[in-house]
Amino acid sequence: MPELPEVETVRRGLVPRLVGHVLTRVEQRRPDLRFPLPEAFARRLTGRRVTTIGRRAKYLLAELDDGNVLMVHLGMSGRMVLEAPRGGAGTLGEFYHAHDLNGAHDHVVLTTDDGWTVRFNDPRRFGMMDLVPAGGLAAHKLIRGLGPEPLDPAFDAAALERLLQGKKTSIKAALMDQRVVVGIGNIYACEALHRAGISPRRLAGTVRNERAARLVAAIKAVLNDAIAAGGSSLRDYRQATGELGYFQHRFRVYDRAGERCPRRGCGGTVKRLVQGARSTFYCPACQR
DNA sequence: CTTGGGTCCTGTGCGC
DNA sequence: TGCGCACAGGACCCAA
Repeated sequence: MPELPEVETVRRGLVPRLVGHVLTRVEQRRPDLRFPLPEAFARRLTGRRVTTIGRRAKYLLAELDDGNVLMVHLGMSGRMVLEAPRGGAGTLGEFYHAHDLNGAHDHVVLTTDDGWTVRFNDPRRFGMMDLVPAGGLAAHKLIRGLGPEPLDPAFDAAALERLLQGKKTSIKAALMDQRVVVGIGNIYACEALHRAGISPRRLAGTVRNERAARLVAAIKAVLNDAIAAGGSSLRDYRQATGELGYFQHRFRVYDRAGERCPRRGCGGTVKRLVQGARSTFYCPACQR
């Protein structure tokens, strides 16, 4: 799925088209995504003005003028796709083709007062949407219990060390645990660990001192680099504008099993291993 | 409490 | 070409 850099890129793409605009038409094409959509979902959204679009972890949070927040999670395959008003600018079929989309998976389609549409397309349907009062967000089942934002200055070596203290699981699994730190998924966990020179199998609780400092720096660097590149486009992911991110070309280890380790002077070979049913890519020679 | 495994769903790419 | 299987960017839920 979209990890933090992809969700943040989507957020930035949606802001100019949605913030300040009224949702004049809301089409809900199925009763549920990963979870059932809330009662009267489309009716409660229709006529509302979007005031801000924020992000917490991998959740997009669109605040509305009635005090509610539209929560969106993209799951593994979810996309938010912007489409300009049609003015003889081609057929819908051509639009789908150009965006490598299948309209069969457009589950929610929003139209704004200036004629733009945003379609939530999600073949695997691991994504979710909910509508919650702004004041109740912190207590929301899926928000409550989330760890710190990795790009927050408060997330530093001391904070990470504290979060990992006593953890018996692998550092790779801990980084992907949203209760420890949010926004990091399989790709960026692998990439951050490589940059930090830490083995994905290392016990989380043993990441301390200099290692914790290196890991925090690596996490922030890789996430910032990926955001600057518009995220990583593998199969499904695109920016809301339809553009492809290009950070996938900068992966140092992810999906590069058998290739030479890119670290200067290392000379090792990238290996794949399976942890918790997820592929991990790392260099056994320079990650300890 | 923590930890690991199964699970939801569809699409794609690979080996045969 | 076709078929079956492994695997895919997430994270909830439950058993141990």
